[in-house]
Amino acid sequence: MLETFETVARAVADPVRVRILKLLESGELCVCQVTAVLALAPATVSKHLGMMRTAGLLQQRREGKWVYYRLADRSLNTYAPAFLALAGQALADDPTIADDRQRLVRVNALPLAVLCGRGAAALDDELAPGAADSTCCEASP
Amino acid sequence: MLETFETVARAVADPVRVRILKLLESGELCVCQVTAVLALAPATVSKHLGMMRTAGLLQQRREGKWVYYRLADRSLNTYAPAFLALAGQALADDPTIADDRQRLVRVNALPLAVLCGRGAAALDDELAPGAADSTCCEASP
DNA sequence: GCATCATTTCGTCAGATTGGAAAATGACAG
DNA sequence: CTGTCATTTTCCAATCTGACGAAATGATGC
Repeated sequence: MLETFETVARAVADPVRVRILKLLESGELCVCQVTAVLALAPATVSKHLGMMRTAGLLQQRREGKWVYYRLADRSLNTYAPAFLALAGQALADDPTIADDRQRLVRVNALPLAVLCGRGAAALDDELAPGAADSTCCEASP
Repeated sequence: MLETFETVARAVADPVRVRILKLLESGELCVCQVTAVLALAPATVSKHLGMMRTAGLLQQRREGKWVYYRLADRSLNTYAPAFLALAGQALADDPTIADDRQRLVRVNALPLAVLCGRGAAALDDELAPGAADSTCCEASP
């Protein structure tokens, strides 16, 4: 039981993973969307997501190549709901979280295909003047 | 704010520190009592206690040479109360916590002077057959 | 079946964390 | 003021963690 508790406690004891929790409060996200918002390497994001899923904080859904994560609404880890609730009540006014949410709005406006392989760069391109390929868009699945 | 949150989250993301939290649920304890129950080096316990106090989870009171810690009833860290409440609701049936509590009963039966300098050994002596100096006792402050 | 794309896993590096011994510090007794 | 005791701090070694690049894996399209 202590080990189970520690698994979740450790999962929230990192700023990147807490940012991911706060991002997912607005709903399910694709790995590439989380990667774009956080501006980290895909491998790094994937590792964090995996650890949070193992801890019972997240649930995963695969749709073709794309993998989606969302906050767990039921968990094998007894303590996950309590930690999710705590995190849900916290950091409402945090500037980093606010920035992330603004970036998420822009990321959500982009097709996944544009984000993948380019991550944050796609986001930067979207803002850059004269971003020629920003007219290229595909329907989100 | 995120940093403040992380400070507390990290403080509870270690099994030893969670055990300390659960021990202190029954009330204020002296450093040597915590050290005796946990069977760790005084330096180790002191470091954990210090980190938890910095995180806002504990409050400290000095009485002569003896230093007492208890759960914080008010904290400079906004998130400490929520984490304390969560930990308070958790691990009720955990065997490690149950063992700690049993050891605490025996530790509380011993004078502080017997515990200090001997820590867990004093506890072991108290159980050993023919423990000659177990009759030596002083009033707890 | 091959090429491509999205994601995960592995290996590496740098930094952080944990436990403990020893030294330092704070409080008290004489 | 000195010695003793309790606790904290410093230093060290070992382990863990987070970041990333590269390789591997899973899914899809042709």
